[in-house]
Amino acid sequence: MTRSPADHGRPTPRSAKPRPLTLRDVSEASGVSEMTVSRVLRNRGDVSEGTRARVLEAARRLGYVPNRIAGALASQRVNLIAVIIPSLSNLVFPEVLGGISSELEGTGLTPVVGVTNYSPAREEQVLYEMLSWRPSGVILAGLEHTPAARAMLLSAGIPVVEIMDVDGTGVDSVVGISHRRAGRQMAQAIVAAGYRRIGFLGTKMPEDHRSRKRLEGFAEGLAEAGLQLADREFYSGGSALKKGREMTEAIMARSPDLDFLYYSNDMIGAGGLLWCLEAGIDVPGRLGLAGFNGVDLLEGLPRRLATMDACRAEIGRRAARIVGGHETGPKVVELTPVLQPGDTIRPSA
Amino acid sequence: MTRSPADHGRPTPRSAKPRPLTLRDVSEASGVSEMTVSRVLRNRGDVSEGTRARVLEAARRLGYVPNRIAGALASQRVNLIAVIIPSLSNLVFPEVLGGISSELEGTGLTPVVGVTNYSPAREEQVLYEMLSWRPSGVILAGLEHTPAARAMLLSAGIPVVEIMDVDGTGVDSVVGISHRRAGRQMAQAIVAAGYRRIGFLGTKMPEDHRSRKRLEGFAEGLAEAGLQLADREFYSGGSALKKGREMTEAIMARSPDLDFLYYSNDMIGAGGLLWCLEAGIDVPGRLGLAGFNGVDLLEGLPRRLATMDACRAEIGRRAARIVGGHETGPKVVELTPVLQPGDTIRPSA
DNA sequence: CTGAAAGCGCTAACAT
DNA sequence: ATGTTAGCGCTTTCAG
Repeated sequence: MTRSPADHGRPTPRSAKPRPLTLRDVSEASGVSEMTVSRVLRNRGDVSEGTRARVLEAARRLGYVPNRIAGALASQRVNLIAVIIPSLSNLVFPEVLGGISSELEGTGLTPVVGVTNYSPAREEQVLYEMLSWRPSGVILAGLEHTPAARAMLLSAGIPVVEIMDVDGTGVDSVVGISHRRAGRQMAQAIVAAGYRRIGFLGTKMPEDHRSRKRLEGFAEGLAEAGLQLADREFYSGGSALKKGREMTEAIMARSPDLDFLYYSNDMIGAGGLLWCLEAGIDVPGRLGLAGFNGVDLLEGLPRRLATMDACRAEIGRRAARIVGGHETGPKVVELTPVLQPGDTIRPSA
Repeated sequence: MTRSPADHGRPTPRSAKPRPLTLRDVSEASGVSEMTVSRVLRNRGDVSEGTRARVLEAARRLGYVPNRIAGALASQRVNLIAVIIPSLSNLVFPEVLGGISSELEGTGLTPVVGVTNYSPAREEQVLYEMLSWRPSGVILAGLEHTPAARAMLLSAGIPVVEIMDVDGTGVDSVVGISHRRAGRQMAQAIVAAGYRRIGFLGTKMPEDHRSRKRLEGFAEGLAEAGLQLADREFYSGGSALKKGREMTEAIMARSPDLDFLYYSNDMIGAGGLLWCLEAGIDVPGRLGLAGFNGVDLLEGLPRRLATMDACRAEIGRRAARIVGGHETGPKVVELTPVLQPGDTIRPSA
């Protein structure tokens, strides 16, 4: 690429942009046909040690990086798994990703991540983008999607695994937990421990269906015992730990007779716990607390917050196994979260 | 695709795998040539309103999703930016990603993320994978790479932006802060506040060069005042908050006369802070504390840990701007982290 | 404003 | 064990 006179005023070009190398270059440099070079580079078919060595040497020397775009087009095969999640700052999703990656390791499949920020429209858009690269599978969070997104998933002709949640109807395979059941189970444990005036603190995100389902299940669990939520408080945005403090202070100021607070996630629960301890509130005697997720962070708190493990890494692993084509089992895999009472629920009466 | 007799024994196929639709299908359905359909779908060139409408209608009705693999091969253009980072569970990197995404929004470029787990070999491998998709730019963390990785970056013929760290020599553009300077600055602030017996607590990760550089700068800063580190403690893996507690307890048991603890990140610093408060230690009178990063989490703690903002989102935004081809400025952009004294350094004497 | 032809860089399928 | 041929589905280029 020669520089035109117009180039004069411009800053130095980022780099001389040489035409990227092709198989042909390696072929010429090694004196082996393109086809055989291709075979060597992909470890496919029988190639004699001699030619293999010559080809690899030439490829290395030239710094050849194969063009997968061409390869994928020719072979009609793409080693990519689209993974679509609501957020990366939630800590939960990186853990799921970890599970997916570890399981995909060595299968030749590579996860590619897209983030929706809990917006269904954005999810649709991200899905469209990713499908346009013709991945060999899709893993996405939740069962709620726009009609167009569902349609795309149905007609994509590839394995689809919806994760995190089993309360609803999936497109293809589903791996997750029942958040409704988790909420109910927590309610039962709380009631069994003798708490009666119970408040809920959570996010104000209409699109966080899992949090919503937990709350619904929780309310059902209370209803079974003839109880109902005594008060509730919602937030959005900001430092979750700080919000947890503020909300806890607010709800306790408004309803001082509450004897239990159920948080929609561990982070705000941790904030609430810190506030209670500072305020000199007897936890779990005077006031019980519980969160959800079972995040690592909890281990470092002054007291262990009661929580429920969401099986994050395991969900990722199972989903990866299914999308990779192994695992011929049922279409719906329901994992069972375990209640971790910690130190913030008093022992059952 | 008809089912062969061999299909009998297999579980129901995941889905009837229809040949994905092509431009030709849309062309036939709309009675418009492939070429014009292509133009409509890409908003390129002039197309009459009538044909445009007919094409869009047909595409929508069929559920056509373009094949970017073919498109990219034909146009020699890929709208992808490779982003390579060490970890997703660090909280720091999702924030950088946020900056990158927000800046790329609307430019037609899409970030694609690869994770190295702080392994140079893995980084090389991920880079190779990503370059094989011929992205139009690369953003990657740090200045330290394997020789092969450097070579690939140099010959890729695309913009390369190395982020987070400016202490060293980059391949192309660099956006970050000087961790060495950050460490030194913190040391100076601590010394100015009158602390003299200073300990360091950090990760045991040989490949975390930024943490290492901070420590080096910190030691230099102390040396300028005729001081040196009185003790140090390292960890790896596990819940950072908990590790912070444990390490703090350990180092204070071993060196009870320490009057300041410098942590390599806020998370372990927060753990240390919680431990100190519980242990009834006067912070910052008897013992001062400081971390690094300026994470959101700190806002919810009982006391605000002293820290230094690492300019994470800004780094992401600047890097994205450069890799996108805007910003013709200098090759190295050094951002300036700001010391946030919080409540854990006593006022300077 | 619309269409026809050529080919992007690679691999499947078939020779040899 | 190695080479040849014919596309993959799209976009570029040039012609109407």
